[in-house]
Amino acid sequence: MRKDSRLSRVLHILVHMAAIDRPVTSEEMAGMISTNPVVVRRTMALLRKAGYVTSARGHHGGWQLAQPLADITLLDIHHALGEGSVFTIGLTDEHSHCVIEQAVNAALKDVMDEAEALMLQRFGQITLDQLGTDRISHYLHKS
Amino acid sequence: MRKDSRLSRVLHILVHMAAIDRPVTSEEMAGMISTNPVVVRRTMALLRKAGYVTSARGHHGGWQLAQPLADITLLDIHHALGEGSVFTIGLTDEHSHCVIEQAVNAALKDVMDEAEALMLQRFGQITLDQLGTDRISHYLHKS
DNA sequence: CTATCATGTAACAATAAAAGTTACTTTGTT
DNA sequence: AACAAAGTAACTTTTATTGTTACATGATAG
Repeated sequence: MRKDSRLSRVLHILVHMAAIDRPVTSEEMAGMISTNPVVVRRTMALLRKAGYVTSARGHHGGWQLAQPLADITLLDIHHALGEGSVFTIGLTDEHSHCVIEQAVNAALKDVMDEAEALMLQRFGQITLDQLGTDRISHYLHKS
Repeated sequence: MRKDSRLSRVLHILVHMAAIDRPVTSEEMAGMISTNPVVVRRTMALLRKAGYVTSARGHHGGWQLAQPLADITLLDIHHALGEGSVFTIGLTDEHSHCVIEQAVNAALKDVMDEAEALMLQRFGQITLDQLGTDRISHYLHKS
């Protein structure tokens, strides 16, 4: 199944950005994740719309963090990237009058909603600065 | 993101099958989920391989349950359909030497693994017979 | 002022896996 | 022997991310 790796990639970029004290170009970022500057701009534009980064054109232009990493959670970035469902499992929609289809879909939806809620809650607890050096000790103490 | 609706569809079929006391053809099943007999056979073949249904060719052939619905969980069917990840969120694999990518991926993987474990555990608690009439009361008592 | 650098954006191709389709073979029953 | 059904191979369609090309827009340096 096709995967959406934008979250993984953009987090990678953001953590790098925090360590660079100047605007970073799409070209540089593309190098960080082995892709094309246009792909980078497309994704970064979503983060700019949500207020997490700024961009500037022209000489010495590029992208900069608008907030410290400690103020941004994985959930924030996940939301900034869009709405789509988190699961590859889809529900059918063709016989909504059929009680069996309704029961099947309701059961699957219940479980998936619960799992998604847990996932998003965890994402909301992790700030981007924790993706630096202290991640290991953080997880050693999580339970 | 493209969704895999095989689980939803095949559950729908299985519950219908339990109410029909004779072999059901791929043609009939295709009608239940508005698709093609070949698509049905492809998916049902995975369930047969796992032992949940049997098939017979020729006159009065078709598919039959090999076990009562009460003995089969959503997790059983999920596993029978294959291995693929449950999430549309993918991890990048291009710079495995980069500690930042490692940290990002590890954090995402931790959370996704936990959510998937919860989901599969819930799937394991729901048997297919519960997708009939008693589903509502079942969920009223779940917590 | 103008050359250059960088973003902004439109338009299109590549990709991948499920889903859909066609055509044919094999097997079992009437 | 005729027929009904699964088995299966090969191909097309679908759909969203990803990749790519091309060009417009805007900002800065000199």
